Amino acid sequence: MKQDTSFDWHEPGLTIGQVAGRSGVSVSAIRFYEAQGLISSDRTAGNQRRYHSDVMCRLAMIEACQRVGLTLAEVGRALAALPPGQAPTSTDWDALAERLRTEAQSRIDRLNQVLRELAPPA
Amino acid sequence: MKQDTSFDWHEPGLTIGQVAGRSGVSVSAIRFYEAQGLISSDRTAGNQRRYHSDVMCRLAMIEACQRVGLTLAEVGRALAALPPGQAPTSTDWDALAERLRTEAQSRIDRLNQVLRELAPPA
DNA sequence: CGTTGACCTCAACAATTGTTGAGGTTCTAC
DNA sequence: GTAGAACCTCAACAATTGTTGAGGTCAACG
Repeated sequence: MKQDTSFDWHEPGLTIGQVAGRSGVSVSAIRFYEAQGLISSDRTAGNQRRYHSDVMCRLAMIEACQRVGLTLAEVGRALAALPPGQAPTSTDWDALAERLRTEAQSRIDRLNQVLRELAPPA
Repeated sequence: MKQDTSFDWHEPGLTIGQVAGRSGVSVSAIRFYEAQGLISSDRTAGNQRRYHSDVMCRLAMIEACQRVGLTLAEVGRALAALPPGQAPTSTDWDALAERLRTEAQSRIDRLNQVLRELAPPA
């Protein structure tokens, strides 16, 4: 029987409040991101969310991406490249990071180009 | 549909439609930016807007800044450093460009830092 | 002049990115 | 076994960044 690489039943998972406390992202924003499909959670028997620790990476990335002008929809499309439901591997993260770095750099390059072309009228 | 490039730079005055056509920014967006104080115009006796050519630089900058995550309010504060009502000098533009470059770069640095710290959940 | 397209103002709507509150449930600690 | 904190859903509101439309004006060509 192949040992599937997921899920430790001994690990209770982080509550939404714990995630908010650790990440600095508000509870309402976390729920919103989840509704938009940027992050996901398991539910307890009582319907409460329980997060795995990769959510912390995702939240940090979401914030940083927003700061460089990506919309949540764009971040969502990028994150969709990550394997759903499973803990992303180092390789997964690296590929994603590379894409985001490239996108952000192209935006700043464009800004620099515009600023270089700036000249007083006449 | 009249005056092509008339020689008269004594009363320059681009119409809002001409500015939109040349810049690719919509008429409604131009009016909106003006209402927010990012750009300004003279008015004809009949209350129509007439723009000086520095508006083209401002519009290009606004778009590029937005792409790297600055809000209109932030762009507006930056532009406020430019002399109001007068054609900005080369020095004015340079100082502004430097500030915006610095801000944008700090954002991309932050993103890169986050991406570097990204790791699969242990 | 008169027509016509570009312009004006103002208000309503819309997408994005959340926050706040009401009303109800779950979890934990005593 | 119960009090209270933390959680749940859903809806309403809010700021930002515009677009669209109604109703009216301006200007240039013929």
